[in-house]
Parts: sequence; C-alpha cells; structure tokens
Amino acid sequence: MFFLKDLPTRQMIDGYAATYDHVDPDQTNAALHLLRDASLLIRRIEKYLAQHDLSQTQFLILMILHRDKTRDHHLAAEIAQKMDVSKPVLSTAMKSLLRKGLIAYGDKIDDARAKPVQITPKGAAALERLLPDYFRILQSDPGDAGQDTKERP
Amino acid sequence: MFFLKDLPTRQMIDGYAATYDHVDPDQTNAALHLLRDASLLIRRIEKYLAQHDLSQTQFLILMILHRDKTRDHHLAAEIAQKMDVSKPVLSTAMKSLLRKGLIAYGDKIDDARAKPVQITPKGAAALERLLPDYFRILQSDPGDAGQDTKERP
DNA sequence: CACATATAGTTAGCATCATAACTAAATACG
DNA sequence: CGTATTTAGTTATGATGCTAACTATATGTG
Repeated sequence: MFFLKDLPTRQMIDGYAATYDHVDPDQTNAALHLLRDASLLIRRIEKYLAQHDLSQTQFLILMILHRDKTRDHHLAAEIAQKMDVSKPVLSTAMKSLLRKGLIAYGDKIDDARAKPVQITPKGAAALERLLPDYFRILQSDPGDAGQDTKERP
Repeated sequence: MFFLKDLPTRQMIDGYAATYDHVDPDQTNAALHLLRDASLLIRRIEKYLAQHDLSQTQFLILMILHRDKTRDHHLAAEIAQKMDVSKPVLSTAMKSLLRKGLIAYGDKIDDARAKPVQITPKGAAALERLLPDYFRILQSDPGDAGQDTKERP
C-alpha cells in the first residue's frame, strides 16, 4: 500500500470543508491519518517479511493455516474469503509456498475439485521464527522510522 | 493493499500474548484493526478512482499539485518524498498523467536535470469532479460494504 | 581545471495484484 | 438421466509496485 506521507494540513482540510458541505474536517483528518499510519506500518511489515523471503500474502496464508488448528486442512477459496484477495492471488501464493515446502497438500476429501492444504512442520517453524518480530512491528509506533529489522543483541 | 478481513479473535491474540511476553493484546488488536480498516478503505478508494481511469498514485499526484498553489511548479523527486513511493513509480504515473493531459511541463528552471510539472486546467477540473465522492468514501464506515460508487439521484 | 560524488529522472527486470477467461467437477432440476 | 448452473482452482493479460542500473547534469575538492 502507499499513501501520502505528507498529509494535508488541518488548514487545507478546513478549506475543503468550506468548499464541500458534506466534508467533516475531523472525520476526514482521522481517515487520512488512518491511511497513512496503516501505510507506513504495512511497509515495514512487507519489508520485514521480504527479508525472510515471504510476501505478506504468503505470510497471512501461513497464519491462517497455523492459527486454526481445529481443522486439519483448508481450501484456497476459503482462505481467499478470510483474506482480502482474489483467487488467482491465492493460487500463485500457494504455489510458491508449496515450492518452498512450507505448506503441502493434505488428504483428498470428497470433493474432487478441492485441493486441501496444510501447513508443514517446516512452515510452522518458519512462521514461529517470524512471529516475535512481527508482533514487535505491529506494536511499534508507525511514526518513528524503521529500525525494526535491526538485530537485537 | 491487502490484509485479513477475518481478524484473529481476541482469544487467539491472547494466546499469542501468553506465548510471547512482549505481546500486548490491546495494542496488537488495535494494530490489526488499523490495518484491516485501512485496507478496506483503500480498496474502495482504488475502485472508485479506477472507475474514473486513475490509479491512486495518479490521483495523489494531482492532489499534491493542486493543493499547493503557493508554487507554480513541482519536481518529481519532491512529490515522491511527500508520497510513500519510489522515483520510478512517479516517473510512470506522471507519464500517464502527461498523456492524459492532466499535468504538463512547466517553465524550465535553473537546473537542467529537473522537469518541473504543473496541473493543467483539465487536470484540476477532473480532480475537482472526483473530490466530493472521494471525501464521502473517506468518511464512510470501513465496515459497511461498498455501495460507494452508486449514483446519487 | 579534472575527477569523484551526488542528484533528477528514466529504463530494465522482476514480483504481485486484479479481472476475465478457462478446465473440471459438483449440483440442481426438468 | 441430461442439460444448465455453480463452484474450485488455474492460466492469461495488464496495471502497478520495487530495486538496480543507467544517462545526464550538478557540485565539491584537490
């Protein structure tokens, strides 16, 4: 994602509010800050994951497979629903995860079209290595610049 | 951008907090909601802009050129700084805006490398047509599904 | 002045996203 | 049953993003 780092000043927003009566300066300001903060945070997450050779999509697939241990398999279409992405994106991301051995096809189920997948022990281990710093980044202040990826002594 | 629509439950987050002591469930929960809300909002904005044949980057370039009227030109490198994107992205987006006639090169300045650009009257008009609904989307609740782009009677 | 370094912008190559079109299997229904 | 529709997943195509490498100009230093 990408959004303005330099948000419009309050004065500019008030200017727009004067032009368009439906514009509420506080709401607009809050929305712009939401977008900027999320944008900066996502950037850091993506950078961190990229250093470990995963896209955010791949990471989230692992998270979904890992977090729901009440079931031994999941379907791509289902994962796509839980995430905010289209089916082809899942298809590609899962192909990559399969190649890396982080997920694997599970036992065939009744529906012959379906390809149930599971996280592998290797995948779970990789994810678990990433989680501590992932949570650190999530909890970091979006404002202060990135020293997220530095090793901690 | 893309992020989980189905966030982990509070229970799952508490599970992670129990595993990793540096995880604060409230902060983590807040960050995840931030990312999700922004993700949904950005999706709607991109969809709206795409219907009017602009990418978000192109739109933001127009916004930057339009909002700062204290100067008659801007440089790409400067715009890239205000936004959260790399120079080549600016280069591509500006090429597209030039083709559409929404921006134009301004008067040459002292530095022969620089290519100062301005928003054209056509670009300003296009932007101004988009702004009312843009602000409506910004102010809308990220939760309720998209009926943003419907025509208003 | 000459040569090293920095900066403005573009081009090249690669990854990821989206929509649309496709294959194959499942379901629905006359 | 047989045909139509739906659903799981992949493939094709196009847009956009990033980093790295490039051209050209500017600046800094001996």
